[in-house]
Amino acid sequence: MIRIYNTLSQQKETFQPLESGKVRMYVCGMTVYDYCHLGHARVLVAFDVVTRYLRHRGYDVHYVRNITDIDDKILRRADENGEVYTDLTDRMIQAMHEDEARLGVLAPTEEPRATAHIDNIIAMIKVLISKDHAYAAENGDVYFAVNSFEGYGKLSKKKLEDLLAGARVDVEAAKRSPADFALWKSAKAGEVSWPSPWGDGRPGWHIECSAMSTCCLGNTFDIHGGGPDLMFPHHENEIAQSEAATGEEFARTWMHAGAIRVNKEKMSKSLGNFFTIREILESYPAEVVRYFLVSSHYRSQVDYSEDNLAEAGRTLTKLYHALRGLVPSKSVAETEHDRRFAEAMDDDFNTAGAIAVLHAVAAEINQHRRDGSEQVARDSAAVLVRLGRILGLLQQDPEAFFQADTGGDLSAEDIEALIQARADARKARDFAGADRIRDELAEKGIILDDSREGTTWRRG
RNA sequence: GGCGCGGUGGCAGAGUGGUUAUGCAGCGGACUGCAACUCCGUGUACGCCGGUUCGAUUCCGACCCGCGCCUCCA
Repeated sequence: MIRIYNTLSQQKETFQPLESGKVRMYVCGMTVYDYCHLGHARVLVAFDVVTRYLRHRGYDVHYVRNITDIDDKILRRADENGEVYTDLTDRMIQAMHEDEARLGVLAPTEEPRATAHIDNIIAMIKVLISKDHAYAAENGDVYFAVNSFEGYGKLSKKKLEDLLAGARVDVEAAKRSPADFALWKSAKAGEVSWPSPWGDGRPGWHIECSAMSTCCLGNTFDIHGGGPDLMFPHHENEIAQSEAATGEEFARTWMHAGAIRVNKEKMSKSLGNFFTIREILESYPAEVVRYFLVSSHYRSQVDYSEDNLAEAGRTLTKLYHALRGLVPSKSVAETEHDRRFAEAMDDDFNTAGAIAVLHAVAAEINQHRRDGSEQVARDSAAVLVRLGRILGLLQQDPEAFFQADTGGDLSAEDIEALIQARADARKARDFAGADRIRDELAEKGIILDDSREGTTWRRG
């Protein structure tokens, strides 16, 4: 029995998909005008883990994550760059796919693009107008009439009058109410546009998600996810549009990831303190970044700092050490560890609790190896790799993890040669000479591990 | 101002009405030529004040502090 925290009800609920054995999930993806940052990585990894676990539990997961490839920010950026906006979006989409792959994020089942769904968007707007939930204004824009939808605010727990009192909403003369939002934006001369019954223009931000999600998954689906700052207004507006248009319940469970902070300050575009994924991957192995993200609960706020990443690196290194030089058994029956792992994950995807199980398995492997029970250790190793896969961790060959080229000035061959020289010195009981070589390597970030079978090395 | 979330040992981070989270770091020991790795051992942790209870870090209430959203942002 899986329990998931639902933002709508503000509590954990037993997960019961609409159709037995199937899960339909939609997650708001990227607006592709810039490289993905750590906040995107968090959402990507969080829902990747959700997908992997649900599949592990036997569900057929239909995971849809959209790409917003038309929007004001995209047009502005393309204009600044002096390029056609599709060149910008093509480039950013490719970069996003590279970043995802490096972080071990599996591709979603479907990745619809807004520009490929203009017809659906227009159709939905037509329905909304016909049901008096939307109106075409004199300036050529079409707005959603917030007052026409009774449940407005049910996700973010906001009251319409409070929103209006806030008065930070754009005062746009053409709107009937300041809280109304654009479904269709009329194009200014020379802007990219699509023809519509209300004149040439482009879709508003929120409507594309309503159109794409219901198109790919049906009027009602199981899970809708996204970043923490999308809850309002984006998700609130999606609910209003979709339920007003279809007259049916939209997403049943709403999941929101926690925010990323940088040195105790919120990471955001406006503060300018954001790190792109590729920037971070210059300093840390991708799997370490993933481990860092997965080591705390997806809903909690995490603080990105050098100390925290370094600690994640040390911890992951320890897990890989347990696997080093060991060939996992082919197939191993379910163990108590699997049961405890599932127990943690069943409880709203408690990855921190699940990782504690990984450490227990690693300790068991090390104990068996010490006892010389190689076969039992191999069985445990199989369990560790099996559980790690559900979190998207520990799937590399340990040596590949330890020796990944991080741009140091020593090649693997150089290192092997020095290790041989040190072995010779040790054999001749020239320990001072041997230690000199080890120190020299240590200065370049190479750590040696001696064992009965010989010496292995890693980049530390 | 409105709405929401949170305060756990040196740090990171789960969880629970009464017996171990886990990891990193530290300390002691084993192993080692010495280290590293690993193993064994090691820490009167639950913001403050009341209440409920035989018993609360865990439930309830007040308070203090931090954070997020309310505007484009994952």
